Amino acid sequence: MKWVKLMTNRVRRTMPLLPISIVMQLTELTARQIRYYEEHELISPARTEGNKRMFSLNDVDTLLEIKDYLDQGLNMAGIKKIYDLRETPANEKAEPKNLSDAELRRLLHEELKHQARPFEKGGFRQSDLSRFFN
Amino acid sequence: MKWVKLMTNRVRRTMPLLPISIVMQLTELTARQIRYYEEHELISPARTEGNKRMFSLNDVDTLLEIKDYLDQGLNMAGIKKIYDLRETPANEKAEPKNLSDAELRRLLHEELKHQARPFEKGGFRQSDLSRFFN
DNA sequence: AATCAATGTTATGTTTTCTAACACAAAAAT
DNA sequence: ATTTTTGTGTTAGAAAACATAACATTGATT
Repeated sequence: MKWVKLMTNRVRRTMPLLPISIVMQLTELTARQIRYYEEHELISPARTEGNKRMFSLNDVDTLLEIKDYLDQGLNMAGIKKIYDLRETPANEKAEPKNLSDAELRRLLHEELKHQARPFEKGGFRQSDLSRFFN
Repeated sequence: MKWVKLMTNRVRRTMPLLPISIVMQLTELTARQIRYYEEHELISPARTEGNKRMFSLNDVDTLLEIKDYLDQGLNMAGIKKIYDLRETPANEKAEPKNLSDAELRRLLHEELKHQARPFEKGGFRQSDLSRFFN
């Protein structure tokens, strides 16, 4: 029975449970947007035998984050980079082989340009489904 | 922000999120069975605008319980009664107007007949989704 | 033997989702 | 100042998922 407790956390958040319609409601994104983000490999929802997307709670969290980053002026490339870095094991983080310095500088510059933003919309930081699911 | 914390528990378990296909996997019931149980008012899944059933985590829990009760030899009426009693506020529980004594005795008798059962199948008590979703 | 309860199966229609293409406004690059 | 690129909207056509309803089957009850 140990595996139950052990897997519980991972399972419950990675299990593909939600159809796109529900994810749309949960995130207030359009299907078009969600598919576009998948196209850019920001998420990788599972597929049914019939090829319908099925999303996990993790996917929803990620989508909320993406929304947030976009609000902050990041673009696909920037967000992707963030997730790439985040997933990179800390030990080989010192070896960014396939990204030129120029590229990196360019991305950072881009982000900074948008740093100065109007005023906060809601004052209410959205970006984690845990508001609903503990 | 208080409502967030306060509603969290109810929301996360009553929110209609899952299509029937997923519920089938989660419960190992057929669509036919699930619809049959709904027909007998053991569950009341929400509906989309287009009339598709959408289930909550609570619904899934209930279905797992139903499965368990059926295994134990109860029938629809018995299970229904159990849920009716469960939902009845304790104060008016002393007033079971619309059920005749004969009816009640009959139900209990039925349950008892099946009390002596072969041997436990899995030795692993199924009947709460919390194994997966805490 | 006849009935009933729970489930399987099949037929037919509707809703949801898919991909792909074209459109478009705003931002970025030239 | 144009031209390109980005992110998203919209539409069309096809396929998958789901709905209801009817009839079939099987094991238990009467």
